[in-house]
Amino acid sequence: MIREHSDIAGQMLLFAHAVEQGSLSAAARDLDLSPSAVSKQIRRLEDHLGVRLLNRSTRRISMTDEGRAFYDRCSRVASEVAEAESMVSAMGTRVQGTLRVVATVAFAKAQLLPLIPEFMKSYPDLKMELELTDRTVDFVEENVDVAIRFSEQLNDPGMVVRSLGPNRRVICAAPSYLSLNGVPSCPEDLLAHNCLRVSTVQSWNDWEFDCGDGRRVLHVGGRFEANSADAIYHATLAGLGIARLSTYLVARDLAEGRLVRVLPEYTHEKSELVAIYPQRRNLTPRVRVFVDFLLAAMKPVAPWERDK
Amino acid sequence: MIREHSDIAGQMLLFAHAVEQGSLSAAARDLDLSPSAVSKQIRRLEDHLGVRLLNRSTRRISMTDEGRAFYDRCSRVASEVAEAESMVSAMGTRVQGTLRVVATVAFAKAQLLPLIPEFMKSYPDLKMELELTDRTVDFVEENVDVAIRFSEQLNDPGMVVRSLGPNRRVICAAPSYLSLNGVPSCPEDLLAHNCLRVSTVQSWNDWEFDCGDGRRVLHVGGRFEANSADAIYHATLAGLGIARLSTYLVARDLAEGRLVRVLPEYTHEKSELVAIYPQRRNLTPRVRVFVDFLLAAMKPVAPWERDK
DNA sequence: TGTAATTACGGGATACGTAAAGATG
DNA sequence: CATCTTTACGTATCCCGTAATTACA
Repeated sequence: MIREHSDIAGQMLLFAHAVEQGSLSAAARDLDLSPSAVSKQIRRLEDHLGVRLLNRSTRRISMTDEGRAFYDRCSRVASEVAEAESMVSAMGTRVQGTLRVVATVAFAKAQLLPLIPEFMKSYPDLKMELELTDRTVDFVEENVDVAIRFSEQLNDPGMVVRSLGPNRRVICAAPSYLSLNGVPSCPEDLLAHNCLRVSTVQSWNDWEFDCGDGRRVLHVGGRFEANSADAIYHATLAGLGIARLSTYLVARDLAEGRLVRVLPEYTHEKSELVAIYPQRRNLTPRVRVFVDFLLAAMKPVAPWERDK
Repeated sequence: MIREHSDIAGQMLLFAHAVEQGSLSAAARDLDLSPSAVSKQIRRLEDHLGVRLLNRSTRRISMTDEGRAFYDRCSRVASEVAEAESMVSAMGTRVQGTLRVVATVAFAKAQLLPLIPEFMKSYPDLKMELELTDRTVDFVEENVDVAIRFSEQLNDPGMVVRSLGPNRRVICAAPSYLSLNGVPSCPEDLLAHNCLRVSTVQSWNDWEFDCGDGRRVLHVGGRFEANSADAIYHATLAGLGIARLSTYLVARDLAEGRLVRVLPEYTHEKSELVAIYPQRRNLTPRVRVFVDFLLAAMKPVAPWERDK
């Protein structure tokens, strides 16, 4: 394949530069090129246009009429190029634009949203779009900057994963439910109960138990299903059934008796809350500062893990 | 010397193209490049700016916020580049702009000016600046397109020389002058006469004679000098002295007795009237059409050589 | 399965620099 | 004489294309 990339734009900038310097040699010095290179580029430009742009003597150059008209355009283009460059470069260093965050509903309501006002106050030029959903999202499709997920949801390579803290899951129910339906005494008892299911992440319905003789996985089910852990949480509070919920959600409810742990002798599962964002060479500052802010808020100990 | 010509302008155009095509591959096809080349160019651009412009999946691309802002500028630049290109290209094919012509005063008045109206009518978009002077001019210094000179004034290489016709020079004076001062009968007699000198071209004051025994050059002088042959012509008509003048100027005056030839038996000198213009790779159409017009008006026989 | 983006790799054309010539103030 | 533009020439550079990989629809 023959290369003949006219490169007209670059030549226009070079031409403008030469005109402004008033000399090909001066332009060459200014641009770290040889005079010969500048001369040839401008010649190529002239040949491409079929128009002579400069009158040369061996001592000076002067523009032809066409050169003058062309120079006006070139100088406009040059300044617009420079402007575009500096504007975008600035965007790459300043915290501005729109930060798109996806978080699980329950986590956002319980932990994230209370932090947002302070964050927003720190970056007055930043806008934020928060999408609350428990399903997995496509970063490029939805142009997402950061997602807050559970570690077990991770499958995508090329992502940076930062831990926000451990997430323990406990099985619990409202006292009202338990008094009506009885208290399970072993994992298998759960099969006879109304276990509340999350529809968005199927693996969340596989409850794992550490029995003395090994690990047991129970695929639970029942007569109620919702598309967010948050909905399940509220359903549980309402006495609808037994659910496996994260401690960051239910710690206080357990402490204050609104919920009761079920099968506490079986070690609860652990996962991790993480912020994930694409591994890319040019990370926007807004992502960086947001993640930094999140980490600072969660470290050294996540809020729901404190005061134990 | 290290090359690192950022070539940002070209990359901006490429980026805009890719965005408009909605795909790097499509842009590559459109521009006769490989997808890999496009991918790499845009990557270089991003690295240079320190900003990610496109989110890529393997199937599609979408702009980041920064990309969108940058694209707006890029597309503006792209259209301005294209506009500048087509504008100047058009200038290079259409007859327009300003044609700068230098001619000798006498020739312009006697031969050139009568032709100009017709020429100007043929090219309504053309402007013309005519400078009348007998001195030699610097083409680049004064941005001259075409000069009309005598062949003996030529010294510059890199010029195209087109003959407009022969120029015979004859020595003549007004009858009034001759009756007062006598008629020279041999070249040396001129030394005692008031020979009118042109100050602009010194060689014009070297009058040459073909005597039977060879060529004789006479450096004439007198008490009057002017900076154009035209002024000398009018001085001669007024009976001020003896001058060497071109036939295109004096043919009618000789025929009608207002002037009389002096020393007619000595062969007059011949030179040539020529149009000269710079030899350059991209000649403007206005120069081409003007010279063509001149040649057509002078050929096959110059007006002052007709009807003999 | 077909297409899109990316990467590695190797080669070749391009566009540079060097050097010399011609020119000008 | 210093400096400017241009040309010729050789070459290193850079950039492209090919091909393979991964990913997505």
